[in-house]
Amino acid sequence: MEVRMENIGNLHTVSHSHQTDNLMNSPHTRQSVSHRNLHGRSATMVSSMASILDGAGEYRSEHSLSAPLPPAMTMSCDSGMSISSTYTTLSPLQHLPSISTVPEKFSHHHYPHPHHAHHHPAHQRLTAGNVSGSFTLMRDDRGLASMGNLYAHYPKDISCMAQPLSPLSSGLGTLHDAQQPLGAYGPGAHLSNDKMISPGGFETHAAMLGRGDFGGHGTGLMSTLNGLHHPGHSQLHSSGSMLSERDRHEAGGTQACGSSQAEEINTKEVAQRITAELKRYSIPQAIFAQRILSRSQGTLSDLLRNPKPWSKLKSGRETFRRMWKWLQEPEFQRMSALRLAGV
DNA sequence: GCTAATATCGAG
DNA sequence: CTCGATATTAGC
Repeated sequence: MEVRMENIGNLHTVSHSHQTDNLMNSPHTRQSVSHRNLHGRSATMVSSMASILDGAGEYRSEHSLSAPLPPAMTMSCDSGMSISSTYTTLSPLQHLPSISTVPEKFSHHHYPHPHHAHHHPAHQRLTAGNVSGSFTLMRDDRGLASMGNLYAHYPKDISCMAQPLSPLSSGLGTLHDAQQPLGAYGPGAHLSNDKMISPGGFETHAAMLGRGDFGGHGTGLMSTLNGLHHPGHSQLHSSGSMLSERDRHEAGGTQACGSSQAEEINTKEVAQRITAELKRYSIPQAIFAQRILSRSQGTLSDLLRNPKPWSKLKSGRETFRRMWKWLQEPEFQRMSALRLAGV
């Protein structure tokens, strides 16, 4: 286990140093911390991904997390499919004690999922400890501070914003959220070198940052961010998909708030996003199909190319829900999912 | 030329 | 719907 985690941790590690340290109690944690400086290792990422795919290690962040945490957290972690309903429900509950109570260290709201993201700092901390801390933390450093504020204001609304996909957004709307979101943060700031370096690689960090935090959801946010972004990154996305340009607007009408699954999924959009993500991380359809969807490569290919409208789907909805769910997961979680599925 | 990945398509 | 075989394509 450790090995894997370490890798992961390193990858994400952000340039800045701060809170992360505090959070992590676990031994591993430290390691990651030390490495954090390395941002630029897209390569690393890749390799790690690869290994994951292979199914080499086996730790599943999800489970571990779930145990300790409250229901809300659990669901997010579990990734099971049943969650969906829960999702919605939970959102409201989540705001517990929270942020105010906790000191900055804990408060990093890095959380990937918009839904729970904001609250329970305390838990996070736990999570980190129990699980693997390493990765969990990394993502938050990045821009979330600002986020915190936002969240505070909108306890539950956020969820809505967060959801990138909108059932409605027909087709392409959303695909790219992940991709360019963060450029905004400023490369120089934390990532300094890395990003530039990783042209071919993936903008892993970027992605992480983006989606992890608020990524492409909130329109307002996004726009702001976008404005900031600098030149260097453009390359990053190049590899993946370029649908982006127009997509960004999508946000305007996001409607589905708690849509984890109960709601309709815009199959077209999901298909495109999945396709883009697979490309980005060089994840073969066969692997994804098999591990995440429990389907064959041919099936996935067909679904991605010819997604049927949600309304016309019957049992096939389950498959799309899985894809959708996967899209919503944070980087490390996706990775682990890929890896453990194989196990 | 070989291999891996993806697309296509018939069958259950 | 999904599988599984096969054709096609892309990369080395």
